[in-house]
Amino acid sequence: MKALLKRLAVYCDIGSREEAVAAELETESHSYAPGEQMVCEGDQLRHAFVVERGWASAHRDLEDGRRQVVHFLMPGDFFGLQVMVARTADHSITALTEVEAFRISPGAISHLFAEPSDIGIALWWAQVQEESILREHIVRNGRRNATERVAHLLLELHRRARIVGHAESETKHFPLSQQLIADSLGLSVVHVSRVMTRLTKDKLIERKGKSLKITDRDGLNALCEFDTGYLHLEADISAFRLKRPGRPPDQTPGENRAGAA
Amino acid sequence: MKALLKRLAVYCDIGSREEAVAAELETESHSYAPGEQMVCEGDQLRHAFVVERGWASAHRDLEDGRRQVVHFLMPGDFFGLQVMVARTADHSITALTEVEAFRISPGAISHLFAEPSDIGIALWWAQVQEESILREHIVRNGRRNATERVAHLLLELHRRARIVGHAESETKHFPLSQQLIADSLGLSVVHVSRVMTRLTKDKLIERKGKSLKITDRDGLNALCEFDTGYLHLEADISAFRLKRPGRPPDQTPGENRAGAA
DNA sequence: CGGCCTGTTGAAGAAGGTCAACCTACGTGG
DNA sequence: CCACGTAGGTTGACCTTCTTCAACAGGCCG
Repeated sequence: MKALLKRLAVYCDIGSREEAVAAELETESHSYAPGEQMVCEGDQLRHAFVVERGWASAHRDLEDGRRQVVHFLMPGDFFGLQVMVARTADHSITALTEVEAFRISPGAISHLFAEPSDIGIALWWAQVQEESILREHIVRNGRRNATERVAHLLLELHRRARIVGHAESETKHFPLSQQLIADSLGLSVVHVSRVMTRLTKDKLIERKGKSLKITDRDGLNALCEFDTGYLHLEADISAFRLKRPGRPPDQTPGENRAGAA
Repeated sequence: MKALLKRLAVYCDIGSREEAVAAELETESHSYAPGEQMVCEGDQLRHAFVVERGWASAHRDLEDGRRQVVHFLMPGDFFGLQVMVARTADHSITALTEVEAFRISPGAISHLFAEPSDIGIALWWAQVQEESILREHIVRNGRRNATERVAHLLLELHRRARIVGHAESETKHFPLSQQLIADSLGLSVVHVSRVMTRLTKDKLIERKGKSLKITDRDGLNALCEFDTGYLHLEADISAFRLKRPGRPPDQTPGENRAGAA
């Protein structure tokens, strides 16, 4: 549960109570091989899960083979709060690297929300954040050109990776093939290749094997007006706090735009 | 609150308890003129709201004027569960017709989830459904061509309108300009016009003034493989029900594909 | 009446898609 | 150790889809 706690720590203080609650969730760890289908569209969902290690993609496939990636799951990300109300999966999840995940039963989830810990609120926040990421995905693919899309996606992934401490080295292991990027951005692989070689030649990024380094973040930012606002890195949970006093409000320092990221 | 209850009734039985809980929310009704900005990106959110009457669009605007509509709000739709954890709006909401909405305070929301009524679960379900609609939006715009996008959007809107009983006449008042459709589908107005003229000439739809009639649903379905699965019209809330026994499970009859819709 | 908003149509152009060849890195089996 | 196959990436040529620009038409409202 380390990844989840790390992520939640961004906006709320994790105390011993939260750690205890999180520890209870660690019951059933499961690991998936790269390429393995973790959830298949149409499946009956029996549990949600939290990713502890590795990357996965959420996607839908059309009859004729076209595929659209709707979301990338990284450590600390949650899948399937919907298991509480909707039993049938409306999209698939595929492991991109080796993935370790904790399965969480519906019962455990509703327990989480009843428990007096911040974890329940935290999950809500994670849900809000994910939805916001989906909206930004729509904006990116709908109103930006190919170069802007690639730049924006790379910045988002890098920023999200940093939250769970996976980009501190700047040169991070980057597990996405150009096919996946294309399927996320609604472009062809060929065009993604062209754009990325362009970005490389312009010294905005550097690629070696399976690693990707952002060498000129300001340059990328300038290309696509990246704004981290939608990631809601500063949450305000005072609405909930009112109910359970006795804690100081969080003081997460701000960070929003371009250079700051 | 009639619209909300009507919508929720699709998958859970509304009893007197639920009606009472919903009635409590009706405190502050507010009405907005067509074109009025209900929420502005960057605003500090003070309350969520439920749409009772009218249509609204959720959108983000880029610096250079490009606009992307990320969601259409219809009667019974909810905005701003995020108010519980994130105070700053990450997108704007604009009334498209005259809109009547009930404002809901964060306190009232958390109360809803504490109350022993189905309304809390219902909101959760609404949230899951909305997220699913966003995912489908990504798929539509990412991997479908212009004609498919238009057909798919029209079918979705029609289907959603029917849930709250606004499409029974088939010839419904359709408040979306081609500009809005374009901004939702990531296309230019001109191209939307061309596609819709084509669909009209092919007798798939009929347009008169501000009304739009789907004259050949099977034809439209065939164009875009529309599948209502993602709308989660059949919810399974047994996970929650376990906690509060004493009610028979719902028996919402199925309906999924093409001709059936 | 005139202005404005919405939609229509045509012509020209750009962005990105498709097809196909080729290249490298890697893993597997002989 | 090399031969081979496969997956991922690159590059060029050509073509399609959608965009842009521009002109015009109808409805609505002051």
